[in-house]
Amino acid sequence: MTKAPRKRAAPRATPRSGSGTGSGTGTSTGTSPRTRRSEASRQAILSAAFDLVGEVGYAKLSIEAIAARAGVGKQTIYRWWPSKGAVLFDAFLPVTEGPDGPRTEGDAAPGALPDTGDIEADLKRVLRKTVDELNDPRYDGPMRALTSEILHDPELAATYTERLDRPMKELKKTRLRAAQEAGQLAADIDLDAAADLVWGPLLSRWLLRSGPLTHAYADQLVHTALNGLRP
Amino acid sequence: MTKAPRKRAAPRATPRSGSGTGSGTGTSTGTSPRTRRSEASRQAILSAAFDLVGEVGYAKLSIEAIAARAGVGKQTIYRWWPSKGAVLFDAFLPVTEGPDGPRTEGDAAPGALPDTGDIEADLKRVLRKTVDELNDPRYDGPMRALTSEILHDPELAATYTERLDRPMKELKKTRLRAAQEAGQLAADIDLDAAADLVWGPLLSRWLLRSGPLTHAYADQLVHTALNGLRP
Amino acid sequence: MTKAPRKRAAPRATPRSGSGTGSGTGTSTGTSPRTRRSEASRQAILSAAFDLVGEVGYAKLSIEAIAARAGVGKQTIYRWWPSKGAVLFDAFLPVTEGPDGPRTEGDAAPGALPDTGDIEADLKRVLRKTVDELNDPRYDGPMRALTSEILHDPELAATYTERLDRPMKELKKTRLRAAQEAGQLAADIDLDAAADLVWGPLLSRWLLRSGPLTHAYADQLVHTALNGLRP
Amino acid sequence: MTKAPRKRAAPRATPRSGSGTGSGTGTSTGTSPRTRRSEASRQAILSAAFDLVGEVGYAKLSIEAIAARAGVGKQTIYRWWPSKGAVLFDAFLPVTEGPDGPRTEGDAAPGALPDTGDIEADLKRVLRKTVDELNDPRYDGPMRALTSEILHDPELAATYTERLDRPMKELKKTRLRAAQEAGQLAADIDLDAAADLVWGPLLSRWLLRSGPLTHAYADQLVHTALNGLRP
DNA sequence: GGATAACCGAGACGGTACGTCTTGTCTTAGG
DNA sequence: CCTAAGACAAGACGTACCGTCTCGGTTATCC
Repeated sequence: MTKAPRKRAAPRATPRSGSGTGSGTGTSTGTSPRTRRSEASRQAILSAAFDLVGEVGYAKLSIEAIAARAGVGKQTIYRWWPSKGAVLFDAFLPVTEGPDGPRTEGDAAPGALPDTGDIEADLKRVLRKTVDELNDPRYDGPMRALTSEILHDPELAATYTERLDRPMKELKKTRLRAAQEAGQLAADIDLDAAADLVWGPLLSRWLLRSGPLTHAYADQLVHTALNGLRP
Repeated sequence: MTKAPRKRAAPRATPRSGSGTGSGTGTSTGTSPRTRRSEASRQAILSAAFDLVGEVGYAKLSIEAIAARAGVGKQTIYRWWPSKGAVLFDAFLPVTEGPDGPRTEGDAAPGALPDTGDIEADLKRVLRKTVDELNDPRYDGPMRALTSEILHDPELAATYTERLDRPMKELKKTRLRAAQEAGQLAADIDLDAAADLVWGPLLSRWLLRSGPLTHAYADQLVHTALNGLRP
Repeated sequence: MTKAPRKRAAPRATPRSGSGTGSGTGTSTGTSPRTRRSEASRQAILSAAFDLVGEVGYAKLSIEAIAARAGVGKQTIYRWWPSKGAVLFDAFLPVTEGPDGPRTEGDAAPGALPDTGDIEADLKRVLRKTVDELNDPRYDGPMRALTSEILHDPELAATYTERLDRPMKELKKTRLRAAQEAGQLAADIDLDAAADLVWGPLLSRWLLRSGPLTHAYADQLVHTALNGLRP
Repeated sequence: MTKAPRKRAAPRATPRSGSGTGSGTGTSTGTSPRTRRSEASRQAILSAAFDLVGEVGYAKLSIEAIAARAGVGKQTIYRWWPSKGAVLFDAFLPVTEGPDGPRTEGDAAPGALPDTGDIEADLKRVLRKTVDELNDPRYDGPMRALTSEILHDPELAATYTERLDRPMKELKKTRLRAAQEAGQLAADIDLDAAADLVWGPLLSRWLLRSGPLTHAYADQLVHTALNGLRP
């Protein structure tokens, strides 16, 4: 009868924060005691999860399969992650923000969106890139899996928003603010709404497959968003 | 031993048809008196599925539970629907287009969107209504469930697009076209992109919970979409 | 919901007894209404049942499979037979008593066991023949199937005893009686027990596979039974 | 809710061993103390199986019911036994050879058949006892169930022969040999055939219900077997 | 010769059980 | 005390059959 759910947000642990319980031994020999979590196992799990979700899809992804593929006991997964979605989420991090920074939804660097001074051109460039990524099965599968989990798990959604979506949006808003300051965008618009206006339709179309995701569509979207629907 | 997946697409009536088809929604074309499918069972299954998905969520929804709740053998479900998602889809039809026509995503009648002559006011009214619906747990739960299934099942996505999304979009485009002809919208804009521009951001925000869904947001969205981002 | 069991002994139907339900009309015109049972279906069912039990064994034999193989509706089976065992039983009759009389357990003709005047030789001959039959997969499978059913169904057991076992035993006793009258057997022995003594061990060994069924064993059995265990 | 029997029961076998082996009955070969099989579950399953087969009969006995009654997951049964018959077989062992030795088919002790010096009297006594047991519904049901399974499963039959039938037969032969040495039986008879001659007819009659199982019949059988059919 | 009634094939129905799979917890050994 | 391994209770999966219950569609007597 599946006892207590024991919810936890996507956990971190590992050396970087010393979050865990493991101070224990105390007889500090000069070397930090750190946690006893096995980084090798963690990596193996994350990588197995990421591979598997691409191979069999999210629905057929099982914790058992991840454990088996990673050569790890199931408990080692349950010990550190509260849900399949949380594992997946962590598995995606190296992909999206990886060792070399954020990488998804259309920018090339850990840093800012491109700024050539021409906001329309820049947005088109970024959206085209996003379109390409969303059309790439290598990203499409896992991303759908993550999105699916987010759909059902508000807590995970919050983490996602905080950890991935908000930083991304900040980058977008930074570029839009620059355009605004350059007089290319109206001074009174809300940048949040503006970013939504540009990326929202793309995301919807991708998720629901309500139409083809093409460069032409990206261009059209940018154009229409910039100029508005009025004459 | 659950062997091969045995995929099949299209057809109509008769057992094991494509995903969203089993119902026929009463559009009796005078067709052959085929099939002795029990309408009572069909209704019971659909209604049980709809209720349950609201109670326990999609992930915990089981065919067994639907069958039990509906007082029906499991086989009667498997006989007529290929997947949980297909059942759910049919279960939603009565809600969204029901006996008295489409009902979701912001219009009051089987018919058109409101047209007072003021496109901005009308769109705001419609989007506010949509916002209310998406905030209503009565719709939020099942809709997320369906969306989740659509996310992973391109075939179901196609059915959804065809049966629900496209008709809805036609209504939206009809209203926009009227506005266009009244000179309230630019003559050269693509109505598809226009509709996406207005509803896409709302949908994204709802799905990913990337921000609060309020009337204010609806108003802002409409305003920004109409006037564009440029000065 | 498995309603009422509605027990019936192995049915016969067809003109001879008018066993079925068909009396109905009651306006007896003097002429018997008879049944309208399809003899073709009956034969097809019996033959399908016999074939199938040999192919898949008794445990995996299903009424549905019989009906499908026979090209017959399930109801046609349920209408005329109360159980799988009953079908099987009828299916065996043509084999064992067939159009040309009883045939099992070691006699060559509808009639009597061989009588050359030498009871020991005759019994050995008959038992060797029985051994051959029991070793023949063509008989072994179906016979085990029938026996299994008899094991669990006292009513079927009674029918079996009455219809197959008793006639057979009469033949055996007839031969033994002849030997008794010829002075080859003691005058005071009970012929029933005598028949059991000879055939019982063979049957047990066959059913439980407690040892090899060979001609040598048959010979030994006859010899020991005739001479007894005492010095 | 089998809480905390954290006993360390003597280890047993490994998963999915041969049919009748799960018990091991302590014939430890010095092998590694492998497997952490739960002895409590094993006992609960065996006892539930034995009870249920007596209550509902073999045909209606289901693994699910056994699991439910035993408070055990189905997999725990499938993990350790290959078939319903194998479970039943193990369930019978405690009855027939139990903690205090073999007990079935007519002897009172783990040890030998009674030996008063009078072989006829002793055999009659033993057979009468067997008759009583076979007439006792407490044994009749389960035994028929086991026999039925043996009928169809040669492998189980082999196990049965090896584990139950052969030891029993040895006891019988031991008593017969004693009689032979005492000059009460002929020196040249085969003891195997002799044992078959005495017990075989009884077994046949019981299985096929071809006649009443009475003390008189037991006596008659012994008498006829001893003295033979000849004058 | 038309009515009528039982039989027939077909197969949907509410169910039970199957044997497999996965979940999340718990136990055992080893480092 | 973490780990790999894996047994365990629980229960859903999708399939196979059960025995019952309509459906139309033949027959095949009866009036």
